[in-house]
Amino acid sequence: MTKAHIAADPTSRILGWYDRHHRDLPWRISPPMAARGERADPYRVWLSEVMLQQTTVQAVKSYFALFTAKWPTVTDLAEAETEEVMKAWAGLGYYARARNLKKCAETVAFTHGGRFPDTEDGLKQLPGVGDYTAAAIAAIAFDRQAAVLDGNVERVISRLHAIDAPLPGSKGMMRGLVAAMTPARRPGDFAQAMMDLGATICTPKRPACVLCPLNDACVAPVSDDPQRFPVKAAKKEKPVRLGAAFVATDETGAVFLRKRPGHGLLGGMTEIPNTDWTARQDGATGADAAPFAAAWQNCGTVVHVFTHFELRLTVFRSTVSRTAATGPGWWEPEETLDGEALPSVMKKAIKQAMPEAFRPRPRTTEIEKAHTP
DNA sequence: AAGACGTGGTT
DNA sequence: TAACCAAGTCT
Repeated sequence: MTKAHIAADPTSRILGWYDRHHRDLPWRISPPMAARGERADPYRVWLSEVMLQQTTVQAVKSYFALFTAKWPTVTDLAEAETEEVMKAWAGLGYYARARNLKKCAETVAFTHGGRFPDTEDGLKQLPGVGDYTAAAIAAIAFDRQAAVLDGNVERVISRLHAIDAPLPGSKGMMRGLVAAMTPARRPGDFAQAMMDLGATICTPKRPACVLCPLNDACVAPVSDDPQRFPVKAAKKEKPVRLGAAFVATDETGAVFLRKRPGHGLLGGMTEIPNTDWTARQDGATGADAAPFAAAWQNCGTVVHVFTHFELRLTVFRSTVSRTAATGPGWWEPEETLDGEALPSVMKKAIKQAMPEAFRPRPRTTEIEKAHTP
């Protein structure tokens, strides 16, 4: 048996490619260290995987640095105030992840003695940990031979086999194909290698097939256009929703804020008063929909695109006496606005009404500097 | 099982 | 610029 013949095994080729071309990321252990038996901290693997759900590596980096500095262990996170966690997560999106992150930390810290379950099934019981994340943690942190299937791997596998069946229906079949490739030795490196391959070589547009370690095993480039895969079900049209938002300031520039309900869109996050727009309902768009009477000035409209609808928000501003504000809420000084649990759409609306808000503060810590989403 | 659920970067 | 996309999960 020749060396070339051994190297033709796709799994070995991917691992060899990973040894040479792996990305260095803050939550990873490099292949040489992994070869010496070192493993990534399960807490850091879990935290990074949850942050990376539907989110780019670039966006995650500063949040990961902030979270691990503030809360070095899962018990630290479990003991944190929920509001502090939501503040730290603000801007990352998909806020149910943050709510589940906190619940999961509490479960691990208080009912599992501070240690993550070390099997796929055990991990999948945790809030916010689904098929992908359970497999990823099991493989990367605990050396389990788990089949890790994410968007990157779906792309690689669908091209490798030129799979015409559309996602998400073809997911089960793809998981079987990944399982067949996943080695007993280095399953974590294999999973990360497949994801790196999808992220850097087997990209959605213009894949670099000439540089791919699976080039001569891959069906797509010879029989087909690789960019055609993976085949996905057609997307639905995004409806436009309308609403109004109200920036009330006092004489000092403090802004009146409220807390959103704990579930649903932007659940658990902070907001300025606004009309009741949801995924299925327009809100009123005029000053007559304001939470309390004031001389509201129309500041124009901001457009914000959510996953399943586009929001056009008319923004109003008024300077009022604090006694004018009614209903639950509080006055937040302009200087500390930036540290609040404000989703991007709310920051955008506030900025529309008061461009002076969110200016860089003169005195910031190193961690806060690193954390500028 | 299909829809809810964010955001910012790239093409 | 409008469309598409990025390491999914929950209900």
